[in-house]
Amino acid sequence: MTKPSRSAPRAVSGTKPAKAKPLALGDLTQLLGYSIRRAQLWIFKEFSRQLAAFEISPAQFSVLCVIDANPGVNQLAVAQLLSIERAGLGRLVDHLESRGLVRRTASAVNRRYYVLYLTEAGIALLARLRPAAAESDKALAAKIGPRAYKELRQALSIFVEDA
Amino acid sequence: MTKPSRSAPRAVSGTKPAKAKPLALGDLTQLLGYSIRRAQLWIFKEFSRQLAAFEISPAQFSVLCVIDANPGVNQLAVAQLLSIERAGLGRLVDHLESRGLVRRTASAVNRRYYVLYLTEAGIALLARLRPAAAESDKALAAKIGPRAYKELRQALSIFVEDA
DNA sequence: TATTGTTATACTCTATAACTATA
DNA sequence: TATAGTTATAGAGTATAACAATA
Repeated sequence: MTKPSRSAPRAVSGTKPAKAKPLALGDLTQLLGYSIRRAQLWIFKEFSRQLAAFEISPAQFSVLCVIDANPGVNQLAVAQLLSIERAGLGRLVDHLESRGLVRRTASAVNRRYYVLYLTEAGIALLARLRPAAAESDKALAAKIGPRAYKELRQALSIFVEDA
Repeated sequence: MTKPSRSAPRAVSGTKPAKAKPLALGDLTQLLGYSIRRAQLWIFKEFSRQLAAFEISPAQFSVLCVIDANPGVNQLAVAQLLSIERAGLGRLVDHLESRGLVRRTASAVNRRYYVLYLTEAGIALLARLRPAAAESDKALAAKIGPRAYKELRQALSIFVEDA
């Protein structure tokens, strides 16, 4: 596809966007799924802004949290808990290990297992990430209002509990 | 990184996952942002399941909806309305055009503009997509309950209105 | 000089299958 | 035979910059 050609036929619209022609989202406004999608994009942007200095993605943060809450957990369990493919999680842990945040140890009991711990550096970093993550969630609460925040927390908890 | 080696030192855990050691998400359960992320993943999966027969992604569906609601809209306006990069939207429209769902016409007024319309096939397909999309949103309503559904619709509408 | 759209590139995610080593 | 982890691969989405055509 190249640029619009001179042989343009009977097209009428596309004139001045400055005019009073507000665009409509159509059926999308009726779908909660679309609102949640847009909310999620906003949240990731806000999260990344808050944690930009640490170079930690939302997914990396979630893995650090789970290892912190379950010292000695194995990779597959983390992947299932977070609904991440185990192959993808392996690479994610690779990266965290190369940054010295996570320690991978072979299980003494079952040698198919890796056993994951946070390093001292990982624990220290997570201590700094936590308030930043809480800040980004506060920004979300400010955006939607405290009552809606509480309602949503309760309504959407089922998506993380049946993991 | 290879497999755990024989020289595994003093690792203790990672034994029998069948035992009663429920994994914890840690701080993640406190973050609404994480719940919304998980909810959004669930929704995309459900949407893809409902619309599998049509081979239409959520993003493609959203573009069809916007063109339908705004015949003669130009690409940049669609991109801004949906918060998609214009380069990415160009490829997306390429695909819809190659499937005969969207017609690209050069604007007679401003030749920098493309002017987008649904073709007859596009209109016909969208008529079949709409109930399927509504179905997937109903599945979401069933999952979280009708009251929460209404509350969320209102609380999250701000993310689509200030587009 | 600014704007619409395209192209190219790169990077991240995701999904899948095949492979190993262990059980 | 099944499981934990890795590797390789391909596809989608995203972000960026550079470019042509037009205003």
